[in-house]
Amino acid sequence: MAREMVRQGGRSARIQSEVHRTVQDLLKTMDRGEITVPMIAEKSGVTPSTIYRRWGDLSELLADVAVARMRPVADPEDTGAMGSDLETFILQYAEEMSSKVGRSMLADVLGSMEGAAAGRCCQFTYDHLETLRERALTRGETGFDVNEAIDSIVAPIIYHILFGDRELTTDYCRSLVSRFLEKCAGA
Amino acid sequence: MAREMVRQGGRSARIQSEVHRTVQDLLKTMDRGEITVPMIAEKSGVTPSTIYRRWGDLSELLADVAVARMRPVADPEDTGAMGSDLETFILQYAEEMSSKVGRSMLADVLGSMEGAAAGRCCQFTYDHLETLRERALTRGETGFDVNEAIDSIVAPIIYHILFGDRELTTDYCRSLVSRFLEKCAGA
DNA sequence: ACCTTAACGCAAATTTTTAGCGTTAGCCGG
DNA sequence: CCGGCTAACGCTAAAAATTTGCGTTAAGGT
Repeated sequence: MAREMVRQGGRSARIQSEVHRTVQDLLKTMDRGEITVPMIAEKSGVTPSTIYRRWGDLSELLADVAVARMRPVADPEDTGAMGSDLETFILQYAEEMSSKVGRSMLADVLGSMEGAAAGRCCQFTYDHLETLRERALTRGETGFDVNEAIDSIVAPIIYHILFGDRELTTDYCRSLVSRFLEKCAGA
Repeated sequence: MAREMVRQGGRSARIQSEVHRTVQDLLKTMDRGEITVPMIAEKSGVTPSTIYRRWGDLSELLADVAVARMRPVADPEDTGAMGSDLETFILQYAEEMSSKVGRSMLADVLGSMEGAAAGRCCQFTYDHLETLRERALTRGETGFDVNEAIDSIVAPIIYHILFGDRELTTDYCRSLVSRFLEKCAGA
């Protein structure tokens, strides 16, 4: 009976969605460094203390919102072949992540040490790639190693976005994908 | 005369080093989330307002300290051959970055949007690799492409540290290096 | 319908951050 | 070596954010 009860319906859920929506609205208007908890509280009609008690601090709240935004709503597009599936997905991924909101989400997710926000978020990517792999196998294609795809394609993209050391062009992303596919075929 | 004068000697420099040293001391003792500006101010004997005026906010200060700590004091060790040079450097790099203080520094550096802290920090890595490359060429070895080394070796390591999705074993790092070297030889 | 208690709102207390203003001390030309 | 100029600092008060105590509301189970 007296188990740990995490309420998920009714008022609590409504407040969560109110706050999340407010944060997303604010992120469109202003820079992340200018957003404050009292500001979110007023716009969403929720008391500041509630936000502090529930999320701890601003960075945790932002990370929570970012993870929610990154959570995919659908499987990656099926283009009929593994190569084009992978390229389509990666190009869209790079596009989203390198955008202003994408970089903001990345920073928020990585900025929270508590609650494995980063872990959950990269799990989304893993799952998508796993979906592409299974789809390829179903078609009778050779498939690919998801972990190696992350190392060869995803990791460099994220690295350059985070450190801003290189321009992330479409051609570059495409070359990462094609070189990975060649390596798969060769092995 | 009335040029932008950024004073670098005397009092200003002393305060900077005092604050930096205090932050580093605090980071050994406590978690980053518990450190506050007033706390640093008291321990270092500097007024809070000075810290705020000079660094803006806590995350900028932490990023500044992190970059200073990451700044290498010496060139990577010369082991006599490119392969072992690269492996030695990468293993040490992975060791440092995956440690508690390393992850903390990464988070701090990536958490600051202003002043390209992230850029400067990844430049260190680039320079080290460039040093290894030139050293190899001097020896008469084939050398390697620094950008590709970052994509193939450094990026995956950083990715897994940041997202915590996989254990970063020595064997894994070694395999990244050896596969990169094989790829170089084959091309 | 009732009970238990997680989660909220309110408001006071505390802490952190900002801003005004006078003072100290680098750096420069003479 | 001697001022003059001003970047950078210290101090203090005001503003803003965060924490905390306590009463109230409303999920979820019996």
